[in-house]
Parts: sequence; structure tokens; C-alpha cells
Amino acid sequence: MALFDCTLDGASGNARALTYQTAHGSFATPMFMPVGTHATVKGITVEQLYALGSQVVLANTYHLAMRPGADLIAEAGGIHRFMNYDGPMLTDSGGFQVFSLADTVKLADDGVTFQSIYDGAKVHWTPEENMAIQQKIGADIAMQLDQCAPYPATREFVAQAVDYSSAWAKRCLAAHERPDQTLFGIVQGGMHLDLRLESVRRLRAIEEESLASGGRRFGGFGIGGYSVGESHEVMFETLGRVARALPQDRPRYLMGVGNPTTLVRAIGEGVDMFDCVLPTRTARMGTAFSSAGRMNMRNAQYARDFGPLDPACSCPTCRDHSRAYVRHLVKQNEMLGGILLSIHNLHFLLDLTRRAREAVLADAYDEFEAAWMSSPAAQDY
RNA sequence: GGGCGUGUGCCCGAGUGGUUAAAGGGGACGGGCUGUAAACCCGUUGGCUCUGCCUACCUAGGUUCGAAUCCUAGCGCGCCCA
Repeated sequence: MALFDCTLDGASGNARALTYQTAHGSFATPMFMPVGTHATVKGITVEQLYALGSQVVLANTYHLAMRPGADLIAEAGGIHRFMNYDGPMLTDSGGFQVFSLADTVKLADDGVTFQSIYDGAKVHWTPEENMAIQQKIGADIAMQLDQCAPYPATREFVAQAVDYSSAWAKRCLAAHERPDQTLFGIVQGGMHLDLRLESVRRLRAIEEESLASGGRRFGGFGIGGYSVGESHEVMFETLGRVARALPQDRPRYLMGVGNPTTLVRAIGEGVDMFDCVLPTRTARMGTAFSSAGRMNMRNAQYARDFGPLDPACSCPTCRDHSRAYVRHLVKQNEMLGGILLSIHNLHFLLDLTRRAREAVLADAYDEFEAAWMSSPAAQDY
């Protein structure tokens, strides 16, 4: 396979199974990507990531650009060498952080100006500068700079976010040159189907124009601006139409979703990739995912429960440790509690998407989704 | 034996006449977490027949309209003297 080739291994209804080639190996979808904002999946070593079958790790441009700085990472030999991780990586552009962290964001056609949360310094990013930073960091997949509209937001605000995101998509694509890295465009448009479809149309037009002038194409497409506070039902009113409006021959990445039920349903709508802090963050805060639903391991009911977190789970935590022990660690604020739960929760989502892929390859995704939806866990997420 | 100090809710600890069922921690119990400023944040934590009442700041008694707060005695603890 050539670099960034994407093959369709199977389909079942709208659900797909892809294989995608990067400079650090291929990955197979549907797939969940653990989030490693600061060049680390909190509490998890790279050896553990390999053992879990994690395929792509996410890092964050905003945070890494502030600390330790893109130049330092480039000096270290790139993000992979820096963190001694050999698999595919993706950097989010930091667009989400710019709009969620700063209270003084100034938007202009040439980019965004915001205050760094690290030292209060005023930072100005043009799309080109953002691309330069991501190319220095050197993940296998870069994301375009975009504007993620909050929810609820006025239609005018969302429409403007589409305008900026589209304009920046064009400039990011033109500025992106690194041959061993690909760039994903990002769809915005909030909960408005027409704005969403317009956003998709513009991305495709930008790509056509780029190709016509000898430029590059997008390696895949992010679907941003969902799971920002809307109900699941509101999200699914438009998600499927949006996903299927995107090119069939490349990955569709629903950004920020890691809720098991949402993930299962989104795969059924044609989404291929996901990332979310939910499994690792909730793990550090004491929550375990399980086939029976969420478990708050702080709860007294687990104090003398010497069985595994999830009897149906094959992860190292469930193999070696009891609910009572994990609860003890969590209650004592021992760091191992968050680590063991992170391993378990990551395994839960990685395993869920692996089984989803098997179901797609067997052309039995409907059955898989129906089975999940009727399971005791489904309503709990 | 004497002197000085001290005794607060599960624990530590603030409060030295009224706005105190009693600050603040901790613990316990529960909830939240969705492109990670998060090993974090938010509740509850005397009882009841619950828009009010009862019980409560070592014990007993007293002063006062009113006491966790002042007085007396006792008990416990700490330090010092003999």
C-alpha cells in the first residue's frame, strides 16, 4: 500500500471497515483513538498502548505548541521520537482549545488571536502558522485549523464558523507540504443540516480546486462541532446525512465522541474514527466502563466485591485485580487506581470498535448494533 | 499534693454572651465528566410528626431575658513545681 492509501475492506449497511496507510504503519477502522494531549495518554506507557491494541494516538497542537514548543519537538526528532511511540499519530489543530479555553478570542480572515492559558501571552495563529507548527510536531495526520461553534449558538454564529473554517481549510491545504503527513479537513455547521452540507460542499470544492492546480487533497475528514452539549437525538438528526455526504473513499472522523452507545450508532451511520477523553478522564476520576454499564468505583457497594471490574472483560486490570482493590486505590487517591481504570476503559472502547469491525466484515452490523442497543449498558451511556 | 493550661459534631480545628445546628479542613456517602488548563469539580453529612420543633460544644449546678462562650465543683488530658 502506498502512503495514505485507503482501502475499503468491507461494508454493512452504512457501516464501513477501512484500512489506512500511514508512515508509521496502517490502522483499521472502525477505530477509537486514545487522547494523549501532552504527548502522553495520561498514566499509560507506550508499551501498554501497544498491548491494548491502540492504533492511533492523538496529541494536541495548542498544548504542545505552548509547552514544550514545536521547535523542541522537531529538535527531538519529531513527536514519535520524542515520546518513543512508533505507531500512527494525529494532532488536533488546537482550534477546539482556542475557542474553548480563551475568553478573548479575536477572529479575522487571516486567523485567530487569543491569550495563552500558560503564560497569558497573546498568540496569533494564521492557518499557515498552524500548519507550520503541526508539520514541525510531525504527527502522521494533521487537522486543519477550524472554528468549533458552541451549543446552543445562533444560526448566524454557526454560519460564520463554517465560513471561517472553510476559508482556513483552503489555506491549510495550500500550506501543507510535508510528504509523510496528511491533512484532514473539518466539517462544521452545528445542528443545521443545510449548513453542514454546505460545509461539506465547500471542502470538496476546495479540494477539487487544489487538485486542479496540482495541489494536494485531504487525507480524510473530521466531523467537528458535535458532542458540545446537545442531546444524542439532536446529534443523530443530522450526523448520518453529514457523514455520507463526505467522500466514500476516505476516513470520516467524528471528533470528540467516545460514549460507547454514541460510537456504536455513529459507526452505523458511516463514521470510521473517534477520539475522546471520556475513557481516560473518567477512569482517573474513578469510573469504570463495563458491559453492564458505568460503575462509579468510589461507591461503597464495591468495598468487598472481589470479582473483576467486568466479568466479560479480558484486559490486564480485570485479569489481575478485583473491584475491591481498584476501589481501595481510587479511595486512597493512589495513582495506580486511575492507571488501572484507564487501561480497562481504553480496552473497553478499543475492543468495542474491534468487534464492530468484525461485524462489518461479516456484514452483520445491524445485528451488532441491535445487540448493543438492547444490552443493559446501552442506556447507561 | 500545688500552679498554669485545656476539653467543640466520625476525626482535626475555628468560634470567647445573642445574626451558631455551630467557620474551615479531613473522612464518609452520592453525583458529574464527550477534538483533556481535570489524579478534577459539585452536593450531602445530629434527630424528627421538617416553612417548625427537639437534642447538642466533657459532666453537674449556677449567673443571665439569652451561654459552646461567664462563675463554681467534679472528671479527663498537657506542661511546670514539690
